[in-house]
Amino acid sequence: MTSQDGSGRTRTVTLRDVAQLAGVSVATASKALNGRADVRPETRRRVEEVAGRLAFTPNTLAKAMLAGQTGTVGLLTNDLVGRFSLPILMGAEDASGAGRMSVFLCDARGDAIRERYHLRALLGRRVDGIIVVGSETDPRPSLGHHVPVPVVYAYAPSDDPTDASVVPDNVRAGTLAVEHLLLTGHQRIAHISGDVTYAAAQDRARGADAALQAAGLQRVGPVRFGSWTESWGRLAAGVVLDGDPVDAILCGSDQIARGVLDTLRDRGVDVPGDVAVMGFDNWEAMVSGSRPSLTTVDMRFEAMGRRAAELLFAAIEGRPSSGIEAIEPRVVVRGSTVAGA
Amino acid sequence: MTSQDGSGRTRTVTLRDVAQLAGVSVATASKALNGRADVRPETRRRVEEVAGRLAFTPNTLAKAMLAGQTGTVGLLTNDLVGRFSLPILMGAEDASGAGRMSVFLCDARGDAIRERYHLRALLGRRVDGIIVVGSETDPRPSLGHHVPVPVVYAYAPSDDPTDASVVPDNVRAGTLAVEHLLLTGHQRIAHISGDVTYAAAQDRARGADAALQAAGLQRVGPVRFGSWTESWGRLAAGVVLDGDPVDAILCGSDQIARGVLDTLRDRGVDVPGDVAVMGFDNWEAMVSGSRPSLTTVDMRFEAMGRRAAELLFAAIEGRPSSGIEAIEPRVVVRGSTVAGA
DNA sequence: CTGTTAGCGCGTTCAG
DNA sequence: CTGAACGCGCTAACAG
Repeated sequence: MTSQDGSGRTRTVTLRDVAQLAGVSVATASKALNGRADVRPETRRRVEEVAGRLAFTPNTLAKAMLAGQTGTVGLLTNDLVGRFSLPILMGAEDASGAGRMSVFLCDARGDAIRERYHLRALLGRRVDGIIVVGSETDPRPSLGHHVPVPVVYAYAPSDDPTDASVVPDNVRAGTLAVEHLLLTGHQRIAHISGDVTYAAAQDRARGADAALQAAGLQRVGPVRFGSWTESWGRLAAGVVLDGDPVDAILCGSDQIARGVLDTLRDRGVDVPGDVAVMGFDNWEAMVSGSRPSLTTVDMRFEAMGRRAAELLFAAIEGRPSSGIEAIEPRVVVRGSTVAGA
Repeated sequence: MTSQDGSGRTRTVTLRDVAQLAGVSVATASKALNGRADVRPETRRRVEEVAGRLAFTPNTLAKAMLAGQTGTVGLLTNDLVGRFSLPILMGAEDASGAGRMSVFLCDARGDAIRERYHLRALLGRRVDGIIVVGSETDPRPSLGHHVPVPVVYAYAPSDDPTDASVVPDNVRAGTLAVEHLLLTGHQRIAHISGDVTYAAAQDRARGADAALQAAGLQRVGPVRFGSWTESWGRLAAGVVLDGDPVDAILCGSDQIARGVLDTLRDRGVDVPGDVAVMGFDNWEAMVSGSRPSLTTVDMRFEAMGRRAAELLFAAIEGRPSSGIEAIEPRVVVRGSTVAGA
């Protein structure tokens, strides 16, 4: 892509260089390389040969200026360190990479100022669209409608219902979890969850209760909110075991479930024989390392990212959407609810 | 950034629009907005006012074409899903965001074809430099020297010593781990590690053995290579306990250490009273959830990413470097080697 | 102080 | 079939 000019400095190869060396005009070279008609086959071959020899790489920026489309999208995340952003990001990158879209990654770290700054940078680079990834499932402020390109919100929905958002369906996840527990013969179900201020915790609990109610049952004890940690799981499990008898414990996250499994093991409670355990998230490192391996609800973050990218591309192509779209979660059955699974 | 033209279509605001509305030429508008001298204060103010009102966002691409620098760097990763890429990516994003660099993210997933494809895309977009993140610490093939922009390799070094690479210092990490164990009064140290084919496993073992030797001691039993999983840790711990007595077990990763802790707990072995345990990686979810919390060696991936970005920026500015630079790891002391810590 | 001119690299008319 | 000319949005150099 570079060559030496007289001064010895390396300069990037341009279409003109190719044309010159092939003995044609830039226009002809352009047509030849873009596979357009109206070029004599032999001419085309010669141009292609020269382009290859010089390692000519067309300047996408120059093309973008003409076309008005840059073939880039911005990914504005607020929680790069978290477990949620990454799969979403992968899904988006995946959906984009399939075509010839490139992804600008920005981490605002939950700071509105930084977010604004990155937004300006993205718009300055004329991205064709933006995906905003939140750090919680609670609604977040919209970027507003004066943003000149389509925006899709993932994980955290926009607080403006006319924006397009893709979110995990935590209510449904709670329902699916309980339905699985019921189906595997458990009726006395306790619920240990995480931080009470998280919409995800509330939604899952609501979905779970709804499923219990539909079966004519009731949760054993209150939903025990605490924190999204193993130690809370260990602690709360003790409290649950000391209360009314249970045959299953639904946990707000895989981490909490790990803690619960620890306490059950310490107390000699057989899992899943005496008590079944379920988590949420399908966090590989957590579910596969536990004893027994952990049944969980996969929120399908990667599918969420892919879907967000799809909606964004559609909007870019003039087919915008609006409203909140929920991704259907999926139960992953392992040994903590079904012996030997 | 957009406005309505006659047809009702929205069009992006250009410098010309601003100039026109402010009643000056584009050149003057440009100078005014870029804070250059030779503009009457009042004129400048008027231009700024108009720019603000139209939400004018300068087209970075157009600037880049003139300047020959795009203010973008490519991040070519091969293991986005892994725990290593992300912190590196964060460090790089961090170091970049400080200035006005934007990051193109590409995931090649260890596929050479995809890597080549993404490389072309990045070069087409005229990135000023590229960071290549490997998925293992084993050397990887160089992109070669015909790439027209600086390249820095992170995590996995390039196999070409004239390239610039930043890697974790696994040998040193092994040494630091053993030194910590010795310092806390342990002398009979066994070593359980991960996949024998990983350079990281070999390097850590070598560093550990060197430290033992320096203290006139010897490892208890062979290095027990297996896999980077909790279940291997549980299994191997049993084997170790059934062999010669030990007062410390060094584990090749935090995950393995978690498994080891499980077995010790099952067997009623007190940690760290009877046997101390150490891991590598400082993986938050692993170390904080364990009982007791896990002493570990932090490889400082984020610092690695930051350093890689620094080297890249230096190279972009004409101060290239070459060779492999190792990041000094850091022991993080917790309860599994020092009671109550 | 301000406006005019000349490109940056490319694709796209439209004459030859 | 081929090539000259124009423009995308902006800045640097000069002319007024």
